[in-house]
Amino acid sequence: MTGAPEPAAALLPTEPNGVEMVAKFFRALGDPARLRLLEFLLHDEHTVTECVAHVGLSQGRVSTHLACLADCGYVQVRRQGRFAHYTVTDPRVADLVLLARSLAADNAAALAACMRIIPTS
Amino acid sequence: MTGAPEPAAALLPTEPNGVEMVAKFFRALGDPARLRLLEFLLHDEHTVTECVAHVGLSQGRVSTHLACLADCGYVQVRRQGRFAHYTVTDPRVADLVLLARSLAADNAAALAACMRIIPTS
DNA sequence: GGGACGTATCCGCCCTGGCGGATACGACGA
DNA sequence: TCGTCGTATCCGCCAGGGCGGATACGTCCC
Repeated sequence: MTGAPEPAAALLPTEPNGVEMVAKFFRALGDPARLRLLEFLLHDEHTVTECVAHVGLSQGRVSTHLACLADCGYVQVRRQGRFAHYTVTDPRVADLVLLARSLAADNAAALAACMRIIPTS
Repeated sequence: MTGAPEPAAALLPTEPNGVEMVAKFFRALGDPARLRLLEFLLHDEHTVTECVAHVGLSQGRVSTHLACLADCGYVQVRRQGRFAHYTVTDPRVADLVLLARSLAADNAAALAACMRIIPTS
């Protein structure tokens, strides 16, 4: 497959390599906890502790989830003293979620019946 | 579904329950193989065998992935004799992928560095 | 009718990654 | 300066789920 000297590509997400990056990107939203957090931050800015209260997970877990969302570019952090405020700033994130909701809603039945990807909890 | 009154709610993915459904929906695209298949079918209609040739996986695996994508409403099947032709018909699917690519591209560096979700091998 | 072909499903194997609890690290307030 | 609070990271534990290979099922050609 790699017979060529590999020019300067491998950066464009359209590239074969990009597929794996985009998949990783989607996977970040493939977890109920992270998605719940993202939607929570979609409305307002919140600290880690507030997020812990919102979803019912351990502080450590929530912190990791938030860091993950930040790494993927879904949310931004604003450090203030010993607090960390997370928010969604890119409007495209909301678009993505809305579009997904729209599609998911139209296939709710089949989606719920799909056993090939874990029976929703 | 259950014959109950079922007002008008329970359909909106905004509901707490909806979150898990949407997460499941996203998770379907969180696998490189499935995402590659989806993008392949985004352009044209293809049979399972053609898909097997495109991604390098076993026939059984590809068949399962396609069934999964179909269950989630991303692709449709057209049975013709002993062949199964898969395609993407809903234009929103392309929108979703493009939007994700756009966001992923803008965070390529951070995304690639994110170790909290598997280093895309 | 029999064999070849195209799909779908099943079955272990094994690694990804989510979870809680413990712990480390700063930043405040007394 | 010390104790407390808010975050981040580390560590086993365990189940979700992707993989290939075998196998079952249905269709088409000879």
